[in-house]
Amino acid sequence: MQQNLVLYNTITRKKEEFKPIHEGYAGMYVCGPTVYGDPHLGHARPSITFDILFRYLQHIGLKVRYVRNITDVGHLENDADSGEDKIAKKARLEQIEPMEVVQYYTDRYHSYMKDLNVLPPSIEPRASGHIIEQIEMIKKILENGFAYESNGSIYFDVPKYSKSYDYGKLSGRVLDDLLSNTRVLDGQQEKHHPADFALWKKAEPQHIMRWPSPWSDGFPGWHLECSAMSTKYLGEEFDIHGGGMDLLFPHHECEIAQSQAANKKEAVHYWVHNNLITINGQKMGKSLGNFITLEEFFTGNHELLDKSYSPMTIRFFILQAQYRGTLDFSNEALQSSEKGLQRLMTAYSAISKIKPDNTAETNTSGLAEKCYKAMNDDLNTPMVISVLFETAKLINEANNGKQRLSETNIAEITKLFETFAFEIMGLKNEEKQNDDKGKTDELIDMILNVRMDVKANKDYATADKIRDELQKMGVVVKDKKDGFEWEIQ
RNA sequence: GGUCAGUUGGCCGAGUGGCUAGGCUCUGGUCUGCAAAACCAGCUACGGCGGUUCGAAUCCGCCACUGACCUCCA
Repeated sequence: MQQNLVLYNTITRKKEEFKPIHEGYAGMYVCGPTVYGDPHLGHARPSITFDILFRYLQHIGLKVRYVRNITDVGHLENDADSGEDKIAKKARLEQIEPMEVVQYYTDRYHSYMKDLNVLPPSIEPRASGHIIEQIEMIKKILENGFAYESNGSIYFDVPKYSKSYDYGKLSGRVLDDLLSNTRVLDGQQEKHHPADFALWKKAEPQHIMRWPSPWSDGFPGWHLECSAMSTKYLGEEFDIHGGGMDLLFPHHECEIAQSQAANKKEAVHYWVHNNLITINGQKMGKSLGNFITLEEFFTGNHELLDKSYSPMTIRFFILQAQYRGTLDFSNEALQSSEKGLQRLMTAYSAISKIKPDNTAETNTSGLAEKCYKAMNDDLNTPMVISVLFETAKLINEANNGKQRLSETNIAEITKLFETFAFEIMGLKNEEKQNDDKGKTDELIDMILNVRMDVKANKDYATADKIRDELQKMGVVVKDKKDGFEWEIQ
């Protein structure tokens, strides 16, 4: 099936049809987490956004190599290059090895991603495992004359690069403006120009994360890992580079410059950036301290949360907004998502109850077309969801006798849910069950059967008591015409 | 200050120049011993002012406001 996917390319500021470099294949690199803290709602957005892209590219028949890095070195804590490595600082505070911190948070990140039904990437490289590649890249940049050594550190020569290439083309920045707007930072005297950035930084004696290099014992600059690892696993030119909008400058701008300076090629064909999640209209971010971790969402253990929210609620909430728009967090919005998702899932399970009527002339084939059209238009998941709701309505109407659906209709509807809700959008039915489920089911059924007998004798006091007690244990009873249904909340 | 987004009904969020996305809330109803759940129905919004057009939320201009980036951040 041929689908023409159109993606918004940040660098051209236009929607462009996606044409892979190698027909039938797609290479995608996405900036992953810096593992020095628990992932928060903001981290869930790019993970889910690019999970959708990953899933969709595969769905339309491409073989995808998806690389998402783990940043475990190189991000400096404070004022640019003189700052201390974030992970080193955290490690010192907690009196453990830096790699222990990295391992701990990496494991937790993986666990939360799994909860969110985010597929693991094809390759998940760590910066610390690619020091050699980064040193080699620095050498190439030095050879090509776009970097210089200063007191054991290597800096990228932005003014020189600007003479041959357009530094700032991704973020729309002009070098002269950068000059006038750059803060005076410690260690700035090592640089020839304020806009220059570190490729390799000599370690101060107190730094515990350090590696040998031709220039000094130190650590790689903050932007280099992505350039080095994307080149290694996807080649000097590849299809898609993704990440959050806040990485546009300086991170991605620097990546472009580094790759260009090292390989003399424009590395990335499509730049895709997800927008941020806001809280009270403001960015949810670490520096602002206004973030809520995924664990807090899942447990409800945060003062701003009215209740806990399941992973699928979070996923659905994120998918209800197009990835390039901001998305404002609120309890109301999340509860709305929770109910909406439940409604879709209820409708999906009600498909099996429809009695087929093969004289029906309802047209359901257009629904999938609408979904494909929406997905092809820069991953318009809110539109896909609205089609699913439309379908849910159809299902319910069929079960209420207001609509007739043929076997073909039912097959198409079933496939629609399976393809778009589950396969592409990665939603799943969250059933709270455990290993003893079978026994629990039997017990609850037994109790409720007793309640039916009591009700038949019009002993409503006892019937209500049973229902109330079950309710307290989290079992919601729903009386039906000829019996009952229940679910565990 | 520079760069870039955005401003849609009570809330969240799509959107094509003309055919009222969708969800949640709310109200009414079906069902029910009652209730809950489920389902059905109703609720016609597009920041302000101009302009283009037979017609604009959708195109253009101006203004106002909000946010992001310019320092680590998804």
